[in-house]
Amino acid sequence: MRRKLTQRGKDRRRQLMEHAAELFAERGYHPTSVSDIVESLGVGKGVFYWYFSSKEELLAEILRESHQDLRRRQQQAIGDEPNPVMRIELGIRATIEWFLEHRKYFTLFQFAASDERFAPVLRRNHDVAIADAVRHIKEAIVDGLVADQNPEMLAEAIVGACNQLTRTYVFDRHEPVDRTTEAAVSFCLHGIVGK
Amino acid sequence: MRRKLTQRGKDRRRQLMEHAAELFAERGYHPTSVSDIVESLGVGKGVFYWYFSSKEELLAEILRESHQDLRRRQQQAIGDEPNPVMRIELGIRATIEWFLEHRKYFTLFQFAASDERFAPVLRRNHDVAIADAVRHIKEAIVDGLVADQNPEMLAEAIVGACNQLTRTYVFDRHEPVDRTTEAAVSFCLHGIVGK
DNA sequence: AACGTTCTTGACCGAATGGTCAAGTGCTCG
DNA sequence: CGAGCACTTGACCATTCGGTCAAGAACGTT
Repeated sequence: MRRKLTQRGKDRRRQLMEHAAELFAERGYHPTSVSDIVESLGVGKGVFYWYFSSKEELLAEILRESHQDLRRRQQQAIGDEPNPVMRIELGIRATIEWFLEHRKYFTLFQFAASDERFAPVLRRNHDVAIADAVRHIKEAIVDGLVADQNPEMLAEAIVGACNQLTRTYVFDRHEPVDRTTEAAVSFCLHGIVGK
Repeated sequence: MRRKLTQRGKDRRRQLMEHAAELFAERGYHPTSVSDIVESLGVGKGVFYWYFSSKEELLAEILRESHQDLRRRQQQAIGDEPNPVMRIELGIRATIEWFLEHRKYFTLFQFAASDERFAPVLRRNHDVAIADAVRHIKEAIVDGLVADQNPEMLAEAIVGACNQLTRTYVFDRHEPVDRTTEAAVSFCLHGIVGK
């Protein structure tokens, strides 16, 4: 990898990342070789090692950038909504929608979570996501909208429930996203509000 | 792999599976070679291929058998409890406890979910688990204990929330399991009951 | 003790794989 | 035009991997 990238270089980099992400998601990280990536793109192997110092670094980079993108989407969806519970709902909806449009990253996050080498990156992403949710939950507790429980645990539970519903209905069974989203929102809001 | 196994053979087979599961969980499936497995056990490579026809078959077998074990534990914990909501709670508690005692399988399930080759086995395991939970949820709905929503979706949400809480607090942060379990139970029961 | 079966050995194989590099191409700007 | 940097090529390399197999050890049965 070199420092100075022209526009052409930046485009190639993006192209490599997007394409690699698709292959990784389809066949898995380890079974997808660097040769697979460059060959299906019709370029030489040297191109890969011009932009990335290793296959490992490539995936780490993909994980970082895609999570940034998801977060941007969440913040955009939340806007300046004043009600913290509503902000959580909007966040949930935005997340499910984003994964629907970027299916490949779902599998990727999942694989990375099972590999020690990517744990640091993934953990950082996860911490950021939880911290975001915790901020809203704390505010909701202060406002008396949500049961006074450990906000971090509530945040983790929300993330877990949404991910599972998304995986099963949106990816495995290809059912319409609407009902899944409604179920996720309903379950999570009742779960945090606590009768 | 051959058919007739003596007691000695069965023991070897178990030993291989347990040991491989540990290595897979520690270093990952692909980075752990068949040579790694047999060498750290002090046996020749032929031993492995006497009991398993391939590395892939080994992991599939591990996934199947460990899930059976988890299920046995759940059923044992539930016993003949008459209240369906209570059965769900007991199931949640048993699951978290089981994963605490069998940490290695948590990572393994996660990896397998990201690899197409193991999708069939994992999907089957998952379907069984959801069907189990759905039975209790349906009964709870009939009894008027739980909101009349899609029982499968509620089951998925429960599984997701529990897995996430278990992963974060029990595995990543090594916090005491009690508070995590209580949070999971509370969140899930409120989530399904629906205010 | 002898015989068939179960189990074990470890050298060996072909087929990748991640990564390197000397050589060359094409773009940009003075 | 030509110098210099950004980019590309693809043969090559050391290594490792999953899997085979002929040979033999250990066991159980009679």
